[in-house]
Formats: sequence, C-alpha cells, structure tokens
Amino acid sequence: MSTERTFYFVDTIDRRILNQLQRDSSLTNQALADEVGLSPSACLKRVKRLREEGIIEREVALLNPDTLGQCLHMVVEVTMERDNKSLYQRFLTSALSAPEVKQCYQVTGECDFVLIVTVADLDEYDRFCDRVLYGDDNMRKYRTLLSRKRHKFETSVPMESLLST
Amino acid sequence: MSTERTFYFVDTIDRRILNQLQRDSSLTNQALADEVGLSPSACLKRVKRLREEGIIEREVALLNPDTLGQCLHMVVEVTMERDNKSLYQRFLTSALSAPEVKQCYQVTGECDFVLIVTVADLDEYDRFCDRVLYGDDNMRKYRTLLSRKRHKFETSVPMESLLST
DNA sequence: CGTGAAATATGTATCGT
DNA sequence: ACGATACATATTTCACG
Repeated sequence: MSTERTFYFVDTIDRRILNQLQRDSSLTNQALADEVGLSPSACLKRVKRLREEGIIEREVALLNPDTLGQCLHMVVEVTMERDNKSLYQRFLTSALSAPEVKQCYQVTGECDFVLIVTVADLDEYDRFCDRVLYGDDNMRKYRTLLSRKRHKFETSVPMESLLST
Repeated sequence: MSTERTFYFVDTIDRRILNQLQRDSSLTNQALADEVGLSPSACLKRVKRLREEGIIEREVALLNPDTLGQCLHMVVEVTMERDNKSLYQRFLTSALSAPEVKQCYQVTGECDFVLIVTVADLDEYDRFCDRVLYGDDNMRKYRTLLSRKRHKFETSVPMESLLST
C-alpha cells in the first residue's frame, strides 16, 4: 500500500481556488479570478498547474440519483480470512474493477474493507456478491447495510482554514 | 423521509450526455456535442434542461486528498436509542450540518446511520464525536472504522446500459 | 502577475423538419 | 417538439511588459 509522498506547495490563493472549485467547478475562469482576487490569466495558470500536479484530479457532474429511477446504495463491510498482503491485493484488484463499487476504504477495526456499492436492484446486488465477494476464497464474511436514503453526499476534502472564502 | 417522486423523461441521448459529464464535466459543449452526435446548440439545450430539472445537481472538482497533507477518512456507524422519527430528525439535522460529515446514509441492518467523516487529525475527530455524537442523547452507540486508505472514489450513478458511450 | 488582442466557446434567434 | 445553422456575446489563452 504505497501512500502518495508527493506534496506540493499550495498557498492561500491556491486553497481559495480549490475551495471554490470543490463547491462549483462550472464557474468561469473570470468569475473564479474575481473571487480569489487575481487576473484571469494568473488564475488560469494556477488552475492548470493544480491540474497538472494532480491536486485537482478531475471535474465531474454530480447527478441526483432520485431523479433517475432505481438506484440502491449499500454499505458493505468485508472481513478477510488471512492478513496476507497479496491476497488482500487480489481482492482489491477485483473490487476496484467492479463498476458497482463506487468507494472502497481499507480500514482498521472490526473488518478489513468498507465498500459503498451502488446497484439498480437487489438482483444486481446478488450478482455482485456472487462475482466479487464469494468469488474470493480469502473473503471470510461480509455484512450488508442497505441504505434507505442517502441524506448527504459531499465530495470536498478539508482545507486548512481560509481567511475568507 | 420524503423520497423524491419527480421523474423526468431521459432518453438515450440524455443518458449519453449524463454519462460523459459524470466522467468529465470539463468537456466543452462542442466536444460533448460531438461525442453524442448533436449540434452544439441542441446539446447545450439538453444540458441546461438536465440542470434545471435537477438531474444534474452540480459540477465539482475532485481533489486528490493525498496531495493535500493530513486527511483522515472515518466510517462511523451510529445506532440510536429509540426508533423515534423526530429524534432521528434531530440527529440528522445536526449530522448533516457538520462539515466533517461528508456522506450520510440511513440504513437498515445492525445500525441506523453510516457516516463518512473526513478530518485533518484525530483531535478534530474527537471534537466531532463530542459535539455531534455525544451531543445527542438519543445516540446509543457508535463504532468507528478508521480508513487506512481510500482506494476508490467514484461519484457516478448507474445508468441504464447505453448502446455506445 | 497584469494587460490586451486573437482564438474558442457559449448562448440565442431563426428557420426547417 | 426538436435539431441545425448562423450570428452576437463572452470566455479562454497567449505573447509581452
């Protein structure tokens, strides 16, 4: 598990840019420049740099799942049999490549992985379990928490306090 | 808990547009129009409609937490004392307004809520627990799973199969 | 980092199917 | 009702100070 060791220098203006774009990336560069008190060209240069450095990974549209028909969210806690790195890796590879798995956290505590799985219906969830969970012979057990409602979904990452946003 | 009942008609072209924008909303309207085989103006009209109807909720930049110094993710399972709607609502109001809570799922199963909490360090997490969890007298217990690594974070919502993306 | 001009993109009105 | 074309407005982008 190689943790990223690449840190970049991110100053207050960068943080304000990131803060805005985490909220709303549909801002025009001009509006953004205005907000952070920079000229459009200087602002654009910073945004491009933040993108190139991988600090901004990508920009996406967030859809409202409730408007798109069936969409079930599951929280799945997975416990492995043996604490073996390569067996863990094998599970990870399969879990990460599954389109149903939207999030995957490797945790310390009463289980080993927590997955957020999104499917259209319970049949699809069954097939997912057969394929990814039962398909791994180092998987000891899993526990499913079926979400009745996703009350909050916020993608932003904490930023050291800003003087003014 | 009022589930959204507003469904809209979303055809194949809309789905292709949504699919693209879920992946990458930094596409120019021209490039998007090209991808889905529409003129730029027709494409723009659809995107605006999808936004007005709330199918596209917003556009955001996803940052790489590993490049920004300390950022701990916690999976927190909360169990309430009494299954009382207004007491649940009181907890929800407080949890949803907490900036540390990035995601909140109300679940069926061995607990009542699953939170994804993001903090800079354990001190901040302690303060969060005191304020939001211990601060609610209908909270019976909670269990924390500390994430050692967030392996996957995908915001897209499943879309009925598309002929070609 | 800011300015200004050229290159692109967006947004709108209008017409055609 | 929906898409295409063309035109007007706005934004991005880059060379230069």
